[in-house]
Amino acid sequence: MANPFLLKLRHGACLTAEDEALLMELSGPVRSVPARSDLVQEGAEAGFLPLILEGWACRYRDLENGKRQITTLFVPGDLCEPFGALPHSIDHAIAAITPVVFAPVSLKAIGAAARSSHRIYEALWWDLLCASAIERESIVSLGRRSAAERMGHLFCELYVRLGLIGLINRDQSCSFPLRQADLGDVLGLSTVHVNRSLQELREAGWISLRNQRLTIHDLAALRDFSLFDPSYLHMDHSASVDRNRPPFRTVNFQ
Amino acid sequence: MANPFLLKLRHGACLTAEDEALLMELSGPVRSVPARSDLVQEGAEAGFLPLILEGWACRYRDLENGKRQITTLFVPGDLCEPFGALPHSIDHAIAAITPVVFAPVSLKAIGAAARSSHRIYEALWWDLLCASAIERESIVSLGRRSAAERMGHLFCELYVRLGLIGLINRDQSCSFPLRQADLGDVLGLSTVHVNRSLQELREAGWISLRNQRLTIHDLAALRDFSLFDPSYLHMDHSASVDRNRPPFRTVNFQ
DNA sequence: CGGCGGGTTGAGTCGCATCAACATGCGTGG
DNA sequence: CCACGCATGTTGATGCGACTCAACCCGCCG
Repeated sequence: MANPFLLKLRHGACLTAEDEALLMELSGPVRSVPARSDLVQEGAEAGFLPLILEGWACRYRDLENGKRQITTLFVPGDLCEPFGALPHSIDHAIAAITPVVFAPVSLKAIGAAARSSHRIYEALWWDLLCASAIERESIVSLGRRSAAERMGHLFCELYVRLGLIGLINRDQSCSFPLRQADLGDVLGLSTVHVNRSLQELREAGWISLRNQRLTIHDLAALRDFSLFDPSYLHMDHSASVDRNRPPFRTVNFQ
Repeated sequence: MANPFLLKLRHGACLTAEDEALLMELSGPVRSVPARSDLVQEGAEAGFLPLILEGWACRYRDLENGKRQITTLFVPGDLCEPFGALPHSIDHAIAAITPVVFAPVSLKAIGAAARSSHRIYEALWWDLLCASAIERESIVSLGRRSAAERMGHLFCELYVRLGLIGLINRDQSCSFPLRQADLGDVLGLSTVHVNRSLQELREAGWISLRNQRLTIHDLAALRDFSLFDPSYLHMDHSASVDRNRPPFRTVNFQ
């Protein structure tokens, strides 16, 4: 399978073959961790960021009152903790949701690559920008969207993100390994209410979710209902950089 | 008054006098905008970031259903939109809350300064790290804290941030220009409920808030109640860089 | 077979939203 | 100077959305 990191970055800048070769050399030897294990301690020594190649992971925080909130979801192609450039960022943890295959990427090497190619520099900033925009959008969701809207919005967002790296099937389905309890920790809801909101979306006929597989039957309806506006994902940035390249969109929002 | 940007960055790295001189040269001519105006369009042309010198601003998003969510609060010393390195980030807006005095900072110049001094590089990354951690922490608040806890948490956070730049009075008070409606947009609450949560904190004797001025009477109690753990702000990073420098803390959390 | 992880369902409660009224301070114009 | 409007804050009544607790179901695995 093609490297999901490259697949994603191609949407952020126009990389040459040399750029891509350079990016491929960044990762150290591939490593694996089991589901539900801690990625940061297990995998990443100081100065290295885990680049997810397969599986899903998340950044989360446990509160003293026993509650948990997942602040970021990582899918293949995502660089975990892009802000971990500094020591003792003990304020959060990163855990694997599924079994995860990742490559440690050296911060030094990233910096060198960015300096050697303007296009790589741009692609990496684009990635950072997107990651940050995604977190801000979840502030909006948690603050101002209802439970079902939040859920629909998350599904739309993941649909786009997975589409960028070719992880959406022909039948508009994708793997969705989150348990209902995890979904609750992402959306700030109780598991019971996750269950009920899911039924709402199912009964509307927009999605189905069974056996770790999510299918979106009516993306337009789901998008409208969830107030999902994909512009924060900046998917068409590469098109604006190179006008000769047709705007590549895995997902079509009409 | 000393430059709040420098005051803040001193907590993130050990800057030399030359570093500070270099940073001071970054800003273009100072500009002012009235309260409630749009900072991005009015002030910042492409390639320049507004650096707040006086006043408060915010990044917000309006939803189609008429609701609004403020995702970031900017106080003096904050570089607005540190991720705006790329074009057409139309996914959010930045507005002045009070009258704002700011200096446009050129992205190119920032990059050059970071390349010229390792300490500046580190300070800027520290700033970025903090800004990002603050946004993640508000995901946690919105997802898993009650209305009054969220409010207390925000007050604690601002108390620390304003302390870094010397904006906390001897009597533990600070300017607090947000209206209750704005507070609601930050905390994801209705104005009515903001009012009631505010009374809760007042009646507990922890704070008072009148005439745009917030006083914290019992920081420790407020911190415990709000589950506020200041480690995400990475205030003591400079101390870890230079062991000879005593860990400077404006606010003391025992 | 029993246990367990995950999902589903129902009943009761509470936090927060909504709507509406009223209070207060301030600037403006008659 | 007062009358008025407007912005902001406060209070009460009512309803709904989401939480909690508890039971029950199912498939899987030891």
